[in-house]
Amino acid sequence: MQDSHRHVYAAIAAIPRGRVASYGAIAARAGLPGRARLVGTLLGKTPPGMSLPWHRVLRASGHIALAPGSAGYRAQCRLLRAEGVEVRNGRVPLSRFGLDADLDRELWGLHGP
DNA sequence: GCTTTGACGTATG
DNA sequence: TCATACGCCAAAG
Repeated sequence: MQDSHRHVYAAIAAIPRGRVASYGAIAARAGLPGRARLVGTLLGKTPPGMSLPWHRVLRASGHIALAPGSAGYRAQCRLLRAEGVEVRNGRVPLSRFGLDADLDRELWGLHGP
């Protein structure tokens, strides 16, 4: 297991219940700015048995990244709604459920570089 | 090792 | 809002 992987998993695990974050935000928090794809790659190959709030990770647009109609897609919708996140047409209004810079700082202790 | 793939993001029209 | 183009780069084959 690489360090960078652990940082990514840690960043995902830190997303509070009822909120969501984008792949890019997770990558940045993991010290890998511009590598959103890596986050997706890792999530798709998450070791079985490892519990992560993977469903709280969305595209920057607020859309669910998985293929609409797929099993994973439906699971993600269900899990998000189960914790009070509004999902409409495969999309979550980030204006209300997304982590903004302030909350980011509060949660992850970011006080600047 | 080289090539392809991909749960992404930003810019542009 | 939708589409297309390009950058990104670790994994998988």
